[in-house]
Amino acid sequence: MGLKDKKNTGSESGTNFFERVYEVAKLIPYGRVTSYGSIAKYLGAARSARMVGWAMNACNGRDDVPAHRVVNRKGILTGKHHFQGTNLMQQLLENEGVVVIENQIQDFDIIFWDPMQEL
DNA sequence: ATTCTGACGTGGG
DNA sequence: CCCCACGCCAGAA
Repeated sequence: MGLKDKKNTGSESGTNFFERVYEVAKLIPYGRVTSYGSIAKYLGAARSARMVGWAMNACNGRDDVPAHRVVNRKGILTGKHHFQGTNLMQQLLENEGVVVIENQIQDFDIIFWDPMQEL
């Protein structure tokens, strides 16, 4: 049986991970937010919370991925610097009714959306 | 191959 | 609440 040239065929992990993150991000309801770790955990990569942020980095250019609804566990807009402009991320959130003060989301525990719990 | 960094999370003090 | 150190995985130089 010759199958040796392709190292993968049953387990794909890499590019798909990014798409996974996008899928979950798109599921985030309007006016709600979630954290990188929660998404990572939902995907089964709880230890790769950083990779979620990295995936968001690749989402730069995609308008179908609401990356502005994804913040860190403290509810701070850690990645606002990666958006266009200086406060674009905050603008988008406030546009949805999310109150943001000093890069800190107010009532974060209330508007928090956990994919593990909601899905 | 190695090294460093990064949109994070957790635990201890 | 704050600060510090470690782990973690993927990609770039």
